Amino acid sequence: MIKVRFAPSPTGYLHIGGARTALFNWFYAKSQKGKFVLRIEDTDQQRSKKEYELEILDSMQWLGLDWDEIFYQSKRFDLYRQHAQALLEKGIAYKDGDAILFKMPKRSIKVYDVIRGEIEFDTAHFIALDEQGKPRLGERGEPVLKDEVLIKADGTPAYSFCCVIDDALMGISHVIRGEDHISNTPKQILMYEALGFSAPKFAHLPLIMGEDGGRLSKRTGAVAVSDYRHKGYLPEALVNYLTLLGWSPGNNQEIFSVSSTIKNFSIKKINKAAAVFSLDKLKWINAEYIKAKDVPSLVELLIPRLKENQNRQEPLDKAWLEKIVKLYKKRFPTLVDFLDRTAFIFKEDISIAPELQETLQQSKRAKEFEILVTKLRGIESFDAETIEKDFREVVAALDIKASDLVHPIRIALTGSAVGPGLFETMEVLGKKKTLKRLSQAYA
RNA sequence: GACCCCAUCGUCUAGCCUGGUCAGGACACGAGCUUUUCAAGCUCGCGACGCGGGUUCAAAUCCCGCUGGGGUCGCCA
Repeated sequence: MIKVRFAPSPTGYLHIGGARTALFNWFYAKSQKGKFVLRIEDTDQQRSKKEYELEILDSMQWLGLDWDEIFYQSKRFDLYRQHAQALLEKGIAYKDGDAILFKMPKRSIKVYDVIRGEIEFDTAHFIALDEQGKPRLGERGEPVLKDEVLIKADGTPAYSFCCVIDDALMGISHVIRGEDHISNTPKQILMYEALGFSAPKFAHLPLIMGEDGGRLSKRTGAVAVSDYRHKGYLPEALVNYLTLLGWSPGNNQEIFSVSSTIKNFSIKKINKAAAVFSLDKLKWINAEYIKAKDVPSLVELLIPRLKENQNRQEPLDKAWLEKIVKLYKKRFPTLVDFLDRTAFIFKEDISIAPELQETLQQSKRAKEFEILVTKLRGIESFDAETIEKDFREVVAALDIKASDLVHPIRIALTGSAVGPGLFETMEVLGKKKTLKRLSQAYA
């Protein structure tokens, strides 16, 4: 049976790169009807934090990545020590103070990588360095091979060793991980052999890079999955984008569901080259998902954010919110953008940027605004249709173009020169705020 | 520096395995249409096989070299 694992270390938040590794493992498990194991690599007791672990689990759940089993390496220390002891007894490992080291044999190792094919290493290049970074020479003047730490001097097991034992004992069939682990692979294969385990298949994923071409980092933008969550990206959009970064269904399709990816997924189709993370494309995909989502669901997604933003506890009128969302649906790439663009509706008073204020004042429509206010005040049912009818009447009576009034009004009402249709905007803004802002425009 | 990986539009990619389609799509960008503005939508445009050698009737595709980029060289994971 196919069994894969994602093995994050709880020393930081779930990273975009880690999320994609998890995602590809998960897709492979699902596509092969196999199992997906989550293994928390918390052997470093100093750096591992419970809050990070919870955040990682939370982000995985948010992305929809469910696991069949979960393990904690911190609970398996005895197991690692037993195996180290066995290696000691077999003479393959040796003690160095309180630490146990694996004696590195001098030989070549072939790694078959499912994505890259055969990779050959020679441990003759795994040379120990001295404090100055120079090769350490043995008695006969030749470089000393670097032995691998199994158990550290403080008694805790080292990463490579735990990883090998766990993958073997948990029955992991495929190790799918980042390309940064390629050079760990030969050492681990040596350990599988020493322990008498058969090695799993390996697949090394290309790395994700920042827009500057370097490693994805905070400098280039948000790196934590939770950052994207807070910024109002939808999990399905992030999953879609991350999948597209290094994998493609091959039919020119860019927007695809999780279920179709599961159906078409294949490790062999994963790209070899590193990919640059593009926020523009993520935004576009997110906008596509928002446009495809039904209005009531979007409202449900938006309500907690609106409450938090407005600091209000009373229930919001859903029918009203649906009208607003409908109006803005094609105009907000993220949920936060929605909040920004519609803030003028929820706020009691708005501030107008100096340059727009100037535009407004220069249009000199005080008299027309007053006439319109009088006209609109008489409307009983303040809906777009009625507003437009009355507005057209006023414009006709004044013998001016509709646009002469539309533009200054939009600025006065919304604080912005751009936005959806004016009459719909007035309807969702409501009669009270509309009349108030129109009256105060030239005050 | 040593070892390893990689290389198609600015970016993500299809095509490469099994040589022969004007090298296809998407984001971004530019132009137009539509429109009270913006967005959305539609149409059009810009734009790539890193370089050099082979192999072949024919190379993005196979081979070699170079260059460039990335990764690893922790008692971190």
